[in-house]
Amino acid sequence: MESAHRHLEVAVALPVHGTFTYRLPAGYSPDGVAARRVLVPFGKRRVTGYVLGAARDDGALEAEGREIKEIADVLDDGPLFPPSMVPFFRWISDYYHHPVGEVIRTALPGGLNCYERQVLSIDEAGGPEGRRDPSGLRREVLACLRQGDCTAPELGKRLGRPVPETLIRSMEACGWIRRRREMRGGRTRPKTALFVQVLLSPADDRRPTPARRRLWDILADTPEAAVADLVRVVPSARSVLRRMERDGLVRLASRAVYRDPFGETVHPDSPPELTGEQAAAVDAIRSGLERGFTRFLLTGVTGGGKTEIYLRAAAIALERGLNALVLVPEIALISQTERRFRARFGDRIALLHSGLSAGERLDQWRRIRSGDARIVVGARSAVFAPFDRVGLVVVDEEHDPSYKQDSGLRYNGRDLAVLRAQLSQCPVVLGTATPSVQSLFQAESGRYIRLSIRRRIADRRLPEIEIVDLRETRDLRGTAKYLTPVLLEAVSETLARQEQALLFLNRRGFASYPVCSSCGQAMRCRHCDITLTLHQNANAYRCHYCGHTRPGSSPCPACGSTAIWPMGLGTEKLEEAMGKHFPEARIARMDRDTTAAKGRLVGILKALKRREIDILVGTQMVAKGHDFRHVTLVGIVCADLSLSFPDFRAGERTFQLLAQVAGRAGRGDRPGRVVLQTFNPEHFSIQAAKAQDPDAFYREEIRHREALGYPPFSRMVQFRITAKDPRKAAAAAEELGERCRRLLAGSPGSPSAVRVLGPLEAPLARIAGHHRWQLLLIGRRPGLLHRIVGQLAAPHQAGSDPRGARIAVDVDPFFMM
DNA sequence: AGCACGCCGACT
DNA sequence: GTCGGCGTGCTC
Repeated sequence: MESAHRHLEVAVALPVHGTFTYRLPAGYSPDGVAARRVLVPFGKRRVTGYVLGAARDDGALEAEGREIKEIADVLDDGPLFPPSMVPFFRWISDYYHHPVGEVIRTALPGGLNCYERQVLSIDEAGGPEGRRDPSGLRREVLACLRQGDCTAPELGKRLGRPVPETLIRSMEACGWIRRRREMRGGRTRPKTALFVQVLLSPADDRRPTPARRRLWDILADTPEAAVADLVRVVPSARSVLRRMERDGLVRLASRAVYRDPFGETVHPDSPPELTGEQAAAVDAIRSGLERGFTRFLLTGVTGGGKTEIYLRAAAIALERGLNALVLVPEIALISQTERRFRARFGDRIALLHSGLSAGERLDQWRRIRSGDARIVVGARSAVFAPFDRVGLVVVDEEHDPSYKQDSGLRYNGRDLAVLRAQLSQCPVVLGTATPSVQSLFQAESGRYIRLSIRRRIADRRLPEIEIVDLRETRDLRGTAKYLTPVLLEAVSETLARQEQALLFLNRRGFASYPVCSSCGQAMRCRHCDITLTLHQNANAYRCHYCGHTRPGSSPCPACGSTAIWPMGLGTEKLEEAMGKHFPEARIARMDRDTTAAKGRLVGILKALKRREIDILVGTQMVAKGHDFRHVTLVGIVCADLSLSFPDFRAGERTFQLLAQVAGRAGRGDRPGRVVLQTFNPEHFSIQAAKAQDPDAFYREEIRHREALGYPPFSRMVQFRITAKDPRKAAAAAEELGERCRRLLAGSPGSPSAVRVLGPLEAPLARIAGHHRWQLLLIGRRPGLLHRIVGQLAAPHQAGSDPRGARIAVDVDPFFMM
């Protein structure tokens, strides 16, 4: 029985379902290796694995007569995450039908994974290169290897065609080439810096040169300093200090330091007095902290002071010796929330988001792991922060679609945040001005406690929203369709008052629908089923899905004419048109094109704050959380763009986007005005946005959802089938659909409980040369739905055949296109 | 993911 | 007849 304790459950970092049992080598204690990476023999090679804990099926494998292999190496000195997170990872793996090793790999900071690769080289001992002259491909392989060792795939790339494994093996057998295994990766290391430690005093210095004197001055009040900092004052510090070390005056030592992801410093703030509503919300969360797992939906008008509530709640959790997890949408990080938390909590904050380099990310991870950081502020992946004792989870802007990851492990950060709170038995606060239908439904049914903020700070009034019916100008030509008299008048009044205007248009580029003037064909992407967008600044047509680019001077592919009409309005054209109407105004644009370079987004926001911009034109980027004090006019140029999406959440997303954009107006002490232009003035999403009333939107929307059996009255799972060959995609989709229907027919009770839609060609039938099909499963009982999905997905988990079709599972899908 | 095994067409 | 292509299945 003694050996059974030394059997460990290991998840390998490969797309393989299930976990494996390995034996711990002598010299390690089973408890000591939990949550560390190990190198394990797996099939013919060795791979990275994660130790989940003691093996659960003790003895069963041996009873089967299976060999249990020994762990080859333990790769970490300490745990990468608290072992208490293992159930969290397992749950995610089950729910999203994703291998647990891949789940952990997704959770960990990148750059930690090792893998083994096989390097080929010429076998020098193999004698003369064949009595029979090597022919064809063999000769090419030898010539290539003579230039340097490489792996088989690299060899194929260099020769322009794949080199078959069998050929390599036969050449190996002939003694021409040799194969060796090499470990690669896992190279992101903690950063170290040189520190100087004062041992003696200036009086002991026998050679007080000028440089030394200055160093002594600096070191007078710090017993220890970073050499890099000293070099900035005394350029020769490095060599001078070395000599001082030889004289026994100081000691130089290398120490681990953290790379600093915080751009500028933030000055500490002091907590403001809470309004009555804020205090009530904080009290409710405090009592939640005593009760354990409690879910709060904090809804409140923009400018109502939700962030202050998060700050107070986090402070309470910290006082109790617990940690806090704060999730924010990706874009908001560079703005309010992160700065506010840093101002209040200083270096007890760690930051996790996509803007960090691999090294910075690893350092933040280590700070969380070590307990240096007690609060994590970050985007969706921060839900995996390696905290042991989570006392509070916050999801700001919980409705934001960026919480859903749409590749690899397709998880929803908001949902996992709630799960993490449940597993940690702590409160979770979902905050937003425009709650998701799902969260309001949970609040209605009593699972979430609703906390409402109805009044803005200092009783600032909500902006007035005026609807402009675009049908009245639809027959006008060009931009006149959208630059209505009401909008232009409003902008001109705003400029006259020296205030700022924000124009929102959810489409970037110059012309989104370039049409040939002689044959009437639209310019389409060669690889996708959508029209190209003309980007005038870049003088190029671009595909917004695959990135394909054509010169702006390209002729019509159908008839060769060079006269292309730039139809369709994008932010670039809007910016230009506004420039013509208001030649004196300073106009800027904020979209993915103008903010691609690092720092540009912050630059635009700062310019706006300093009032160096009069009119800002932008996409939904402008909707998110920024506080523009002098913006008193928001123009929503065309509210309908997101309404026509083939997605049951189109209405919800439209309402949220419009209400969020509208909330940008009048955040200072002047009242705001919003001009909302639409072709569907009567639509309830538009009407609810005008009224700034999420509950009114909800009441209408929930009726539709119930009638159609859509979430939250059911759960959805989408299978996405893609292949380069359109027939393969179709065939794989049909086959999957068949299997699905057979499975349902064969399991009692399920045919009626699970609806199958499709397989159908996706609304975007082709992206980047891949043909796309989808199969949608809708079930009222999550358990049953997931059992079916599990059976359906299992054979496809190990698989992306580049020639065949690929099947991806998306649980609770967000993007239905 | 890789690497084995196993089954069908074009060559020494 | 074998060499060499790629579909299926397994890895403690």
